[in-house]
Amino acid sequence: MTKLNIFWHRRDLRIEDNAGLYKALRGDLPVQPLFIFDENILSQLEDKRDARITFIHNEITRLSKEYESHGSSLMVRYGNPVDILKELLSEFSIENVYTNRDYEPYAKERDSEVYELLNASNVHFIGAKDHVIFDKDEVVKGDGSPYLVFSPYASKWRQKLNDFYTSSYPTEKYLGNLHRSTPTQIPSLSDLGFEKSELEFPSREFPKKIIRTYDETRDYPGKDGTSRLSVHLRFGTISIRKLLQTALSSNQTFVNELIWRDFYQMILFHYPECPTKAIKPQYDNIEWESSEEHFERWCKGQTGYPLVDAGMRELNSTGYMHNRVRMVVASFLTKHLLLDWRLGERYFAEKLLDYDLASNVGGWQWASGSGCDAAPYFRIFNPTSQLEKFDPDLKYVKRWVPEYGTSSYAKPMVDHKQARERALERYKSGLNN
DNA sequence: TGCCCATTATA
DNA sequence: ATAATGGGC
Repeated sequence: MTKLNIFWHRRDLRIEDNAGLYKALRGDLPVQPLFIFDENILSQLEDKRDARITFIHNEITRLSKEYESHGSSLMVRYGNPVDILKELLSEFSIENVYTNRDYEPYAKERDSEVYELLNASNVHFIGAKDHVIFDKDEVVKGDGSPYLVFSPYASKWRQKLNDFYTSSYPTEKYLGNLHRSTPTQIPSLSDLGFEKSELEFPSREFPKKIIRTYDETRDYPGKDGTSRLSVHLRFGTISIRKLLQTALSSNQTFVNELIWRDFYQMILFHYPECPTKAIKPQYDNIEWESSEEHFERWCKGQTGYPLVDAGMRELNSTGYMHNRVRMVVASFLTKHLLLDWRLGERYFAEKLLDYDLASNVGGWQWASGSGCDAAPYFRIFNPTSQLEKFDPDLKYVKRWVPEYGTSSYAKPMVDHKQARERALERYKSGLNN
């Protein structure tokens, strides 16, 4: 049997500038690429038209063709990764399995089981950093503990950055080391138990003009002022290093957003409990409301606050929401409605195409006040003045809430002033316990 | 990437 | 009358 190394793609669905793939290709055995549709993840998804599965399926099909054009093939399986790897160990003579690290709690758990399995067969399991610029303990305080405040983290991050960290891995030079294998079958969407989604996916091309003026346009949801690359960062269909190269030479505010992304990945790595527990523990003493009706009105975009409703409707119909509006709807849920941030986090998890556990939990804990470098509890967005500031010509609102301004538009479900006072009071008493 | 409101300045 | 400022939440 031919000896092989495996490269296992997970959230890095590209060949170009792929750190782990590069490492594998520099080894001394032919590299067989692998992707596994993870049954443990897929079985948790309720919507059979989940657009993310269509997205991944499209990208796997593209990636597979790309490997074929280099005389190799992408092996695609469906099941529990540990079981699949067990099967592969008996089918092939595998020396090493390479992959890119994933910092989510489920992924860490899965990978430690995989490690045990491979180790028992004397197969090395070799991880690489690909998803972020700095991971784990690369950017920490002087005493080795993780930063909890963004701005000192960001300044350390910038200090540490050099050409090495922004350089691309030239995988294209080593594609001759791919295993010469024949094309294999890709499971269809229906094999996976899903249907095709008709949602549109943003382009993976860097919108250079938008990135150049990002600091001026990013806050206006009515403008085409953000890169729309988040889904590609989530699934690794673009390289963070290439994007950072572009950002560094064109817009520092955009660079900052990439640092926020590293920051939240780092926080999730060090605080794996943060998806369900407040990072500032006293915030878990706040007594949340429990109105299902209120939650449902928020979900559907029927709160009677046009900017909130526009955001939720954009989310529901496109799988995307402008980030300024994410902050506004999150503030509204946690402050005006006093509903637990975890409800909002879970709803975003269902709906967002670019859903990423680390950034989403980070953002929700920030909005609720419980997180790192968070908005203090008394920072309560006024949804009306946010509208006046950031969508003054109502371009965004008119697009998503066409009935705004007519008698058929919902009356505000809560009074801003009263809701604000109630939130201040409730937060204060929770935090003093 | 906060809002509100009282106070003060300016006219 | 209205804008600027600053402290408190």
